[in-house]
Amino acid sequence: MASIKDVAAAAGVSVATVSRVLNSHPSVSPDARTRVLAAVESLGYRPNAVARSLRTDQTRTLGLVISDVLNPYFTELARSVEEEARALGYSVIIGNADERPDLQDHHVQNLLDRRVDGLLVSPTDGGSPLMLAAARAGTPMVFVDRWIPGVDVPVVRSDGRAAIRDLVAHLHGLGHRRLAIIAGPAATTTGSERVAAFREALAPYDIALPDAYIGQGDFQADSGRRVTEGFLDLAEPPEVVFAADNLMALGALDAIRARGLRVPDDIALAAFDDIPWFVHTAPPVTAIAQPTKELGRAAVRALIDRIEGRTPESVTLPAHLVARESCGESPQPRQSPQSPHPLTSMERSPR
Amino acid sequence: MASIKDVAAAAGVSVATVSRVLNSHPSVSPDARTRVLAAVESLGYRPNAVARSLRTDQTRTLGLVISDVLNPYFTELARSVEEEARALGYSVIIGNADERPDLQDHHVQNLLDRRVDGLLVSPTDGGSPLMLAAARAGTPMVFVDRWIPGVDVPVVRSDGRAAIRDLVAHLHGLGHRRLAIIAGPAATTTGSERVAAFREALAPYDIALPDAYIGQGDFQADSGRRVTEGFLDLAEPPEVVFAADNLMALGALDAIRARGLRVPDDIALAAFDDIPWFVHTAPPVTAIAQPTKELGRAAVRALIDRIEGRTPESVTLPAHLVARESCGESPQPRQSPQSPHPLTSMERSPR
DNA sequence: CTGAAAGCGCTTACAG
DNA sequence: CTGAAAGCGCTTACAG
Repeated sequence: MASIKDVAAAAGVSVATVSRVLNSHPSVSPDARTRVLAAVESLGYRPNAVARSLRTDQTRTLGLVISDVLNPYFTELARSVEEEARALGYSVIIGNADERPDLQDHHVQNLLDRRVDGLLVSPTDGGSPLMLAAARAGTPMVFVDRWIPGVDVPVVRSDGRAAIRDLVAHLHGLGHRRLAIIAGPAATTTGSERVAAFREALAPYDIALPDAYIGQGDFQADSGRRVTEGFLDLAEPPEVVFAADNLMALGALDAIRARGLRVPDDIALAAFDDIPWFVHTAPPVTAIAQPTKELGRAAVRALIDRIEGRTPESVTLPAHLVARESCGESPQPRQSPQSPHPLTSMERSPR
Repeated sequence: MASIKDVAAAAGVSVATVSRVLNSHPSVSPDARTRVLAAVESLGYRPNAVARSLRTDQTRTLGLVISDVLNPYFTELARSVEEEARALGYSVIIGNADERPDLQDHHVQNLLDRRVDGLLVSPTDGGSPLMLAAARAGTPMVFVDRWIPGVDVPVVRSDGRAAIRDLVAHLHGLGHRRLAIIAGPAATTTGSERVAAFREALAPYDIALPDAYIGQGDFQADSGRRVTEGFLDLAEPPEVVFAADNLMALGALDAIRARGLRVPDDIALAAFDDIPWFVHTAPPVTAIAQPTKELGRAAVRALIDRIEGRTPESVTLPAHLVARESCGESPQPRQSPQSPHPLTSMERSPR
């Protein structure tokens, strides 16, 4: 593979001059520029990004550690992140934690070793020492979706509280009184917050959330399956199951179907995170939609602000309820399939 | 951030010795090793992967260029690739082409500039000059899922021919005679092969595949929507639509639902690529399942073989039909939700 | 077993 | 405008 030396030799200039034309440094004679460009062309030369990174101490790369690639929500987030990063001149390397703290740490370490310019992470737990150390050491970092309390890092996320209130009102209006939740890990913010918000939303209706109706999941499908089976085995099973993410909702559907039961007649189902397939399930699933694309964009902008020395603020965008048929009688006209994910307006809150 | 020099100073040895203990070189005295390890520990030192890569001319990184991250098939493939690569000591950087040749080239170039040790690609078109040049220049490369004819690069893919024959038999058995296909881009192998296999499978039944029943899609949801609308507008619409991937099947469902029609009564639907949601759609979708995990694993092994100087063979694994209810009366007992993706035995064919 | 030195491919003050 | 030189953080023959 041709190096800068080869180009310099072919163009009859020094490597310094080659480097200057490659970096559009102004002081290069038109003649030299022309000859360098010709040499670059004929040799098919491409600067070695590894060498450049070593020298400039920047990789123009962002690390993104997501909780689970198989979760369409994170997949959409990752796509949005890459898109925005590319537009701003950065590449992104994705690490999939698969909801495992050890795998998360593996990727954080790997990304740090590769000297990414900054880290976007949606933590799978309450805070690995490694990540805390990185944050303290000044590694540019931004949390997306989930965050770690007490760490001074901007957070870009969606607030589901209002949407969960809307969901509970919807459920109550349909006559449901025994409501259960499949929670994510308590060590994650989204895991504990969604339970808290659910409980708070139930209070005005004088509905309690007994322990038996809080199933401990891990945001993956298997746990949704397992927890739902437990609910169905109860002497008094819940009338509604609210899955704290779409994969656990998938697991719940599996469990319900395996027993030969039907949604919503035998048991109703709602989920956090809306995905295109929810329009086509039997029945269509009532879900809380996040402005995923916007979250990805905002997270990248915040991280790059941080990298480039500015001071980003945290961003919180609202989520909203999309009522379909999985909790009872069709409550609204059929959703247009063209816009299963209507974006809401954006809200910013100071960090 | 501490460098190897800091460690050497702290341990009272030369950087060469530090490097040796870091790379477990045998000739280091126990004493030196102990002191170096202590210094590494206390400084929280981590070798700079960028510098190491520059020096050793290897990054221990694989590039994976997939056609579309939003497609669960590719997402599952990517996960399997990363898993296997990690097990073999490699990292992977994913580039999402979003079915766009220009984006694909952007990522290939980016990955090459970063000096990945090898490239795994599922090409979105018939062959970008860039990729052909890279292959010719000797960049270790392996095609997954889709490939480019005439390029001497191993291919790891699934052969859907037999499964498509099974599908057609299934459809014919249910009484369907007017069969249409939503094809992928003709410039992709999976785009053209699936049409060819479908046509061949129809021949024994004396069923033709008229142009009006071949809709040109691009493997993304919108195109499935558009093509299906076209089919439904026909004077004689097809009785069955076979979508060449799961996203176009999603689009087809959108279009069918938007017209207030029902599957399979008004029109039947089948798809290439099985995904967990197909079990829960209304009705469950008959699909052709690929051994996705195995494909990812085999692709990584082939690429690493190539990188490490061995000579990998192409691998072709069989796909298989999973008949559900979207083409007519339930043809078999309900699938167990525990195993929506049963793996078939593995077949290897010489390259 | 150990260290001094060269060198990977770049960029960038510095001097001219 | 241009080039020689230093240096980024490593690894690895080479000599001892």
